[in-house]
Amino acid sequence: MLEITYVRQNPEDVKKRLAVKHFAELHLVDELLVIDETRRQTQKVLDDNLARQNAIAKEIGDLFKQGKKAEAENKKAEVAQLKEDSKSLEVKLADAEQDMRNILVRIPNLPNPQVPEGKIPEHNVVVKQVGEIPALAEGALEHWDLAKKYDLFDLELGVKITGAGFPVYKKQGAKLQRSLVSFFLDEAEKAGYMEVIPPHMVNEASAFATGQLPDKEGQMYHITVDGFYMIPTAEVPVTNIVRDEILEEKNMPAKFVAYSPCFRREAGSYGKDVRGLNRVHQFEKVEIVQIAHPDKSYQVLDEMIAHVESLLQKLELPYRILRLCGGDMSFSSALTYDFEVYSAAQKRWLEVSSVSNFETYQSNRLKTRFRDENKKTRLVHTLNGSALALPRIVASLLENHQTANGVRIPAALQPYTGFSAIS
RNA sequence: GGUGAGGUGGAUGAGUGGCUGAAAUCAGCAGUUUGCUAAACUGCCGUACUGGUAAAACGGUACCGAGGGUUCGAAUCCCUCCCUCACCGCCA
Repeated sequence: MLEITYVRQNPEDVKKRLAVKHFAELHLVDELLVIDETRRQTQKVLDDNLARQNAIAKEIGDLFKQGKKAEAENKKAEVAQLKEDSKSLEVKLADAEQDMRNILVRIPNLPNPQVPEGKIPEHNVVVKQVGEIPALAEGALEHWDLAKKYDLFDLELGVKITGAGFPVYKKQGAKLQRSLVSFFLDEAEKAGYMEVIPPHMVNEASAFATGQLPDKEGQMYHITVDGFYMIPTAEVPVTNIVRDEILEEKNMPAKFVAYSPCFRREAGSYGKDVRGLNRVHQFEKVEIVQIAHPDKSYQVLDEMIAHVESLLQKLELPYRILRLCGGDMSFSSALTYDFEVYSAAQKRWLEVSSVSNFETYQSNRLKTRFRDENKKTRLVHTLNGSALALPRIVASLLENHQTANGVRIPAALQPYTGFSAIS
């Protein structure tokens, strides 16, 4: 959520920046300000009213103690009307607060000034491209055919057990998953991240705090009997570690890394996008999260980008980094970089990571603050990124590194797999 | 699943109707003392909204798991819900 004080003080800036995101309901900003004004006025009147009531209650107490019963009884009548007024004021205030919240959750985060203009993925800016696009030999296979050839994963089997989009990894394919997870975790640990293994289901409060609810409700698997949600990313449980906390500045940035399976309903996807491992309902991901000082969060973002880059380089995959345009970035992000690897047999770029700075948009919901040098509480900045999501890495790894005799495993990964080639 | 206990500030933990936004202790912060460390002593030490201010100071309101109720007045009494812990059963 945006901070209401900022909106109140900078309404034109807010509108200007929301326009970059192609936010269609700019009128909400003005509505918000009107409601905020009502809210504050109502609160003032109500507070005064309650203050008066408190004062009278005190007087009555004193009068009773002095044995002045009749006077005390008189005062009681005076309170009755005040209480009556308070009731309606309380309703009015609660309504205003509810309305304000309802609007705030519909307004996306403000894009950082670096966010490029644009509406569609084609308008994203390629800031960097690294690595050679491999020229594959005649007869090179796409990863789903390689999987068949080497018996690495089985989608049909997953259909029997669960349904479409739940792969069963086998043999060297299974080992590869485990190796990648370990590799990513170890690299993150070297970069100073603290590993956590979070719950794979979260309660409603957690899902709300990171913004999955209400906007992405349909994308999560919902365990209705218990009111839990299967996590769509470790970002949700991990970021909630600091929910309702006030951090010490000396403990920042807090750096977390977590491996978890991710569960996504992916309603409405189809076609070549879902072929093979391109898009599945359950997948493995290592996620990095940082809780940073507002003045340093963009430095932190750069550091996270460098970390993700180093992973892709060690896996010897050609990649490019996109700075997402206003229209393509997520609701709650202020600045997002997507990482794509080239999948040489499919001849297309696949998104494998998304690294974002949310500034205070998440922390405002999370109520995660720190104490600044003046001992005042301020909202922290939250950032997260995949480092990395496995399926498309596997797809690209298989396709790019395939040879006539098998699939070469990059040197950095071999200590984990224990084999140098899939065959 | 059964039974019992309990949810109070960063922690422990007191508090059965007004003197309690909340004792005490510990931790933390500032200072005094001190060759250093330790110890001792003094003061400070919740959050949110809101008024006020250039910013502070300062003021108001709310919050003792959540929501309702009783009362002039609720952490304290009543109701509903949620959660946690312990023991038993079952399971890994």
